Amino acid sequence: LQMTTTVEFINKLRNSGLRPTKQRIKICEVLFNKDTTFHFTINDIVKIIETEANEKISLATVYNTIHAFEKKGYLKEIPIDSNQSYFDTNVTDHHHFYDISEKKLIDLDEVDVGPINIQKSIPGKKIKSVEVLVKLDTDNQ
Amino acid sequence: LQMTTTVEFINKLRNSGLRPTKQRIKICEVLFNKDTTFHFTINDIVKIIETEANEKISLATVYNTIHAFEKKGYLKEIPIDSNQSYFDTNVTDHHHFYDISEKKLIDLDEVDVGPINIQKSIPGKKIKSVEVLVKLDTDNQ
DNA sequence: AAATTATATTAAAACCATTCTAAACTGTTG
DNA sequence: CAACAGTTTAGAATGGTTTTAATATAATTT
Repeated sequence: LQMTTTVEFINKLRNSGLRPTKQRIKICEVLFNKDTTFHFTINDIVKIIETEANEKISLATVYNTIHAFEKKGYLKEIPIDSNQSYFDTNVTDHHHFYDISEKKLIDLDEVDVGPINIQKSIPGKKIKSVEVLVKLDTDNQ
Repeated sequence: LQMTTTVEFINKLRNSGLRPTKQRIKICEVLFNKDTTFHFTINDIVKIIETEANEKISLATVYNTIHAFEKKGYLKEIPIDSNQSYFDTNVTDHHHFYDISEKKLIDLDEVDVGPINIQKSIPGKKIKSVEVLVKLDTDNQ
């Protein structure tokens, strides 16, 4: 069970050039005080803070903070063609299932996909990431 | 130079259970009367019709038609984390490079990626699509 | 510790892609 | 041609995201 103290979050924020405000520390606790990584939307975070912690937080603050964390590399946005943005606390290279009907993301280990070797290259460009999105549909058979 | 006559579009539409209206034929001409496939947004199509053809078309009609074509398998939506939907007239199984700095999509043949076998399955769900997104960065070496 | 400055939070408004609505219109069929 | 079902349309509604500008808070200076 990974436990990070408030002091550690404060230091990490400060070292990243982000002022350790009450709201940012709260978001850190929601995002990083877990032993598993997970996927979320902005609204998920607002709900968790307002219901579980019973605290009020502005939607704009959550947007600002999540984007700041993404910029610093503490979060990743997951590309799905959906009307809302999905984020992942797992910032390592990995893949995803996307359940279309339930609108839910499921992690897909690199082992379950196998190695992918891109045989084409673009001059002057280097590969930054290779991500597989497997879309799932209800099996009506 | 691939040329498809209006009559052929009318037949294709009718065979797909879509009435060949003036608007749908126009959209067909914009999308499929080319010898190369391409990527586009809804707004791109509206602009092409209104500027190049100098005709008026309702935004809702373009949405309806593009979605109808997608449902019939004549178009594909491309998953990128963006605030708007990107579509592709290349409906064969293929993948994409995404040039981060230039915000541009480049086709990637299935041959250049190789076969991908997903070793994991979710009960009651079937795989609808497997898409690879390769993000490119400027090579500063 | 107070004053000052820079940065962050907030509610509300604005924004913008997309979807919905309901009335007018058009293609199809008998 | 009449009747029907499907389509287009402008404008309104929706919903996620961003902006605004006033207030609040953290950091820095005195």
